[in-house]
Amino acid sequence: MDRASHNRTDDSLIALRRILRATEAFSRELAQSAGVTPAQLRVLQIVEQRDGVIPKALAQQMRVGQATVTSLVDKLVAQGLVRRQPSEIDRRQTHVMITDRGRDCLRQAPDAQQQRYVRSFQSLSDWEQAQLVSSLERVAEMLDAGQSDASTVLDAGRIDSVTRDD
Amino acid sequence: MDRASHNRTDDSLIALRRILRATEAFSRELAQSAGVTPAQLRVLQIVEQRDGVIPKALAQQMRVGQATVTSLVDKLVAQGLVRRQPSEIDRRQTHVMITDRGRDCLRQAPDAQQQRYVRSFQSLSDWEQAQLVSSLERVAEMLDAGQSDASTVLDAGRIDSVTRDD
DNA sequence: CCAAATTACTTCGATAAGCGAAATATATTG
DNA sequence: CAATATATTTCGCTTATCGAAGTAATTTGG
Repeated sequence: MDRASHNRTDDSLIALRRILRATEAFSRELAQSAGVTPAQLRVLQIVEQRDGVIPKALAQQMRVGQATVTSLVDKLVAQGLVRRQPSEIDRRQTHVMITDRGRDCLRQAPDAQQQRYVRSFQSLSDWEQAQLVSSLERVAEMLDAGQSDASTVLDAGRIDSVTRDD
Repeated sequence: MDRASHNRTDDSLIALRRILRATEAFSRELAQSAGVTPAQLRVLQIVEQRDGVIPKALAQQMRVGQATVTSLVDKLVAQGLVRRQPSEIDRRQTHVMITDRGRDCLRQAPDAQQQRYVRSFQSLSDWEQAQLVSSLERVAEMLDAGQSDASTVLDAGRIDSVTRDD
């Protein structure tokens, strides 16, 4: 009866796990090649898109505590990739701004595996790509339905700059 | 020209990130509800399937160093979820065996989000499921092609016990 | 306009995962 | 048997993350 659906559920979970593992590994490589750790890179990416973002927003978007953000930003500051600037309007707030070095760091980072993946992906036919994207989005929805809290604010944050070449 | 493929690549990466985040979150919930951390849970799952597995194999399968495995196993032992048994044949080796408590722990764990996902998945039509699985597998392949080292040995390790009910 | 409550952030102290190098014990080989 | 190789653990260190307490600034109620 649902023999088929049964196995397929497992199959999908297994594929998901493979994706997970690969992505984790990639995340590390990526970060390492950029001289920052994965978590730091995430911060850097967000800061690039939303320059001047405040720690609270970072924490919500990343779904971690503010204490965590503080320590991540500390490290990026130490490397000169971002800087803190106290807000003029509300001085409890701090804006985190990306520096030129930070931008450089991002521009050179997204290679390694991501490139490999991007190449594979782009070698697919048009309809295959469309198919894949729609499947992935579907799965993403199924997975994160029901934990729509902070993520609604911002969602996945661009990962471009990999495919930007024009 | 590749305007379309361009955006779709980004889209696929974004979806991937969503999947990642959701899975991480799920992993935590799951683990928490089981009283173990995600990494510990992974060990426990592997040990259940390959009872008596040796640390080296665990390390390869999980793609972490043996030192890491040692510390994870230490914690599981401390909670009485697995035990170590020195090998009779090669006394350099240690077999890690799951205990009854360990099994209980696993049996009660896989709920939370996974169930939510499973439900969604199973509510899809047959061809949709097939489509999804094939897409996921494709992406997984694209991602982990080129890092075929340890993973070949074992691949994703069953995640059943969620869908097993017959 | 001040005291109290709220808010934003940082500091502090913990825990967990992870690594690499050194240490230990046991095989295996020549 | 000595030398080498292997399996695991121990040790010291880094990062990520948390929660609680602390600090500074804003908002609110009187």
